[in-house]
Amino acid sequence: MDDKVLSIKNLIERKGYKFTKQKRVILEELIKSNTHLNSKQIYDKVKDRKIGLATVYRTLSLFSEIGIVKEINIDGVSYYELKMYSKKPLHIHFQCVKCNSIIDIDDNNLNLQYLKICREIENKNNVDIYDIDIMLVGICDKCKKAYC
Amino acid sequence: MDDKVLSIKNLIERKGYKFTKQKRVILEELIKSNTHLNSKQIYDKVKDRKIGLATVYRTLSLFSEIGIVKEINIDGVSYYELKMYSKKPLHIHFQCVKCNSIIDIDDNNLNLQYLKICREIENKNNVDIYDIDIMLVGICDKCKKAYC
DNA sequence: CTTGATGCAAAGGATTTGCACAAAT
DNA sequence: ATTTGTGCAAATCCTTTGCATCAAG
Repeated sequence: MDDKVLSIKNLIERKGYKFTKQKRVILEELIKSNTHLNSKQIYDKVKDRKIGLATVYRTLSLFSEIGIVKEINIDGVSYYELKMYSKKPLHIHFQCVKCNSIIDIDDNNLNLQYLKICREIENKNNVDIYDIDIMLVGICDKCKKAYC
Repeated sequence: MDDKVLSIKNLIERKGYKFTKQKRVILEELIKSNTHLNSKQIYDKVKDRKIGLATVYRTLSLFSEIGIVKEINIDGVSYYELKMYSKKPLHIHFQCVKCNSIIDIDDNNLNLQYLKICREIENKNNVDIYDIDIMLVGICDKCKKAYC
């Protein structure tokens, strides 16, 4: 079994849940695709393997709870992305208003700047920050070019 | 009529829509409450004045479209807050995982820092950023104290 | 009058839940 | 055997829509 799958299997079992065939199939799809997928999209990929929609929902919310995936909500729909192996508490997404595509913004320097600002917020407001979601909305590179 | 209401009335009419009693009532509730309200909460405040739920939804999406309110989505539900008179493209919200309350974080210095980072992202990725939503998740002041 | 806005109820889409059955320990 | 997970269908929640009616210009 793949290293990633194995270590996540261990995590799931350590938390007291069974690592079933369904969880494995869904996990493998998440690893394979490495973008944000919603429950319906994942269901479409796995339904031929006799996995029900409810199981997809239940599995994703379990994965989310124990920190295997990160959930982001776009226009009322939950999307999930693998969190392990990039376990920063920071997620910057860019959504294009023209083509609706969602781009990940990832840059070490930016991440550092954001984390610094967060520490400032923690101190000023006496809160603990566990997780940071940043959603930027605008026009993407492609659409900018297409509208010249 | 209140200054705020009047200038928003003008905006609505300039866009070619009628400033009806329903729109006024909903607008006044938004001005009064100055927090994030979802459609249901607004409906509860105005239903006694014979305003239907569909009208609340239609009004809020119109308001959102012409930039009177800003929509933020929390756990699959849309919340709205007045955007006028604070027309920064930046919104920092903090959600507490214990009590689920949502706090606005507003600080000029922070805002400047964020806007600077955004300019960096725009340059590096060749995108235009219109709007920035930042959602911080963690433990709030009150809940920190309550769990000592 | 004519057009756009509203209220209601019905429809829609995403997600959750109840329950009987299957799988695992 | 006992517990946990699954599949299906029904239920639920939020939101949108169709349509007859109302209101404003």
